[in-house]
Amino acid sequence: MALKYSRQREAIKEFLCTRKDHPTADVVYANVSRQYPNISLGTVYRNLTLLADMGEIRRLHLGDGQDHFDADTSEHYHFICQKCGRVMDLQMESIEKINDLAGVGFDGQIAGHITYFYGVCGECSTQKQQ
Amino acid sequence: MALKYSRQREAIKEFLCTRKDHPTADVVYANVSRQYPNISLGTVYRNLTLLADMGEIRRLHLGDGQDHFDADTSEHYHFICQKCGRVMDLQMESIEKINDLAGVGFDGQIAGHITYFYGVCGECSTQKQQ
DNA sequence: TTCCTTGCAAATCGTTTGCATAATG
DNA sequence: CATTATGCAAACGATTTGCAAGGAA
Repeated sequence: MALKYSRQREAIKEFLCTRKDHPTADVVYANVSRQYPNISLGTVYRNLTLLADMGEIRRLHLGDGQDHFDADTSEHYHFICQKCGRVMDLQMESIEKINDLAGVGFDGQIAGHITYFYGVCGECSTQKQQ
Repeated sequence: MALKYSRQREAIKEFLCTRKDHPTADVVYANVSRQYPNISLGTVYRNLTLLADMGEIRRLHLGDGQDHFDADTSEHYHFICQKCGRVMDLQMESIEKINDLAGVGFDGQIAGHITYFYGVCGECSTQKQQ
């Protein structure tokens, strides 16, 4: 169960840190493949899962069928553009208090929430529709 | 493109209306199978998708790998118990205003949000741990 | 040398789809 | 009769896993 160093895991983590667009596993694979042409998709998945379990990265279930990964583990929210599919970070004040609102009259413990916002991003909304 | 009646679709919708625990497709299948032993899983999926597209039911992506379905299409929030996996409704005041908070300083249009809460449900938290 | 990690391929799991047949309008 | 819906099985896409070989401690 002790963790051993692996250059592949290192490269995956490093790649994720360079990106703020929350790539999917296959995007990670495509990019890390340039540095390690023999790396396998299985290894990418294994390490993404490992890193997420260790809390070094965050795994996002956005409901689009693929998981997205984010090297930024600080508390923040995401926005998904319904036109281009882009996933972007939001800088917004904390909405932690919605946990309390959810707890009112609820017979159980609210530990947290998952929230993401959707709509049309700035770039897409200034585009002429084709 | 015109919709024709189907007893299977009717049964699926009716079954969903009797449940407030947000069943998955295979649970729907297992139950409707009792009434229509020959119904196929494909038909269940097709009709769940159809009903969701028509807005008669709601499809929930909760990040647990399976989609859940809810006949209650009114605006409300869900709670997922991290111990037993149960999905329950929350009666809480609207938190629509988080859309505005998200929009502050954001260069795009926030159309809405998806939020669900997690924690330990009342039943699980009063249970002695095994 | 121990045991974690890899690459590869096969397996899983949830969901979708093609097709010939059955049911609806 | 025209067309939609069904059952069945095969296809799919994302992710996981078994295994023998490679690499780190």
